[in-house]
Amino acid sequence: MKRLDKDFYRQDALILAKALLGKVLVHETAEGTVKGIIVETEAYMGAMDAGSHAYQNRKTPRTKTMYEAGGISYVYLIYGMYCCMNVVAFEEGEAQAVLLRALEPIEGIDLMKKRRNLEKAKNLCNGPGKLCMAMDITKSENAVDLVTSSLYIEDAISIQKKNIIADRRVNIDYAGEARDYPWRFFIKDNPYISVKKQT
DNA sequence: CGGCTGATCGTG
DNA sequence: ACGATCAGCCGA
Repeated sequence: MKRLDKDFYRQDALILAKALLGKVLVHETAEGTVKGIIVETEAYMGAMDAGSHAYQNRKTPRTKTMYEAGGISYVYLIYGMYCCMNVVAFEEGEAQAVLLRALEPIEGIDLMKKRRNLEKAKNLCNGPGKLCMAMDITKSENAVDLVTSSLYIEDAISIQKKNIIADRRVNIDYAGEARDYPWRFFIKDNPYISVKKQT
């Protein structure tokens, strides 16, 4: 399968978040290659989004990568011990990104189990921190180019609109009315998503 | 099953 | 201080 190209990433994060569902995240490492189908995402819309690290155009060393042109990763440390991976969207200067929240593991599952110290396939990648552990995505994968590096996304199926559920994003209670925006997307009836229902 | 909590540290 | 989280523990 072919890698997604630059043009695919340079669209609005709300479009990209839905378009990424069904595509395959790949990380080639010395230990082996792991792959998972993207089944759950969240869009973060930059300056106008109170849930985003880039709210009100906040520019810091950490958020710098989000302002780059679409097609690179934005990986950051959360709660002092976990990593989350985003795909930077749209054009340079906009700080839009798509958080990858859950994968359906399809290759390198034994390696994922080893990294997660866990047997159950359903729980290997059903959360943003979990999928980073299983895929060995750390801060050294921050700002890497998804078109040229060993961390990338393969083209695959597109999910039909009727099979995409939109819901509130997870754990952004501080974000005022943005807390309720339906900017979390997941594949209907897929058993590998992180949270079944909000509200 | 659902709710609560401690872990742990870079960021601002 | 606190968080775009997780695992383990508790009680039902």
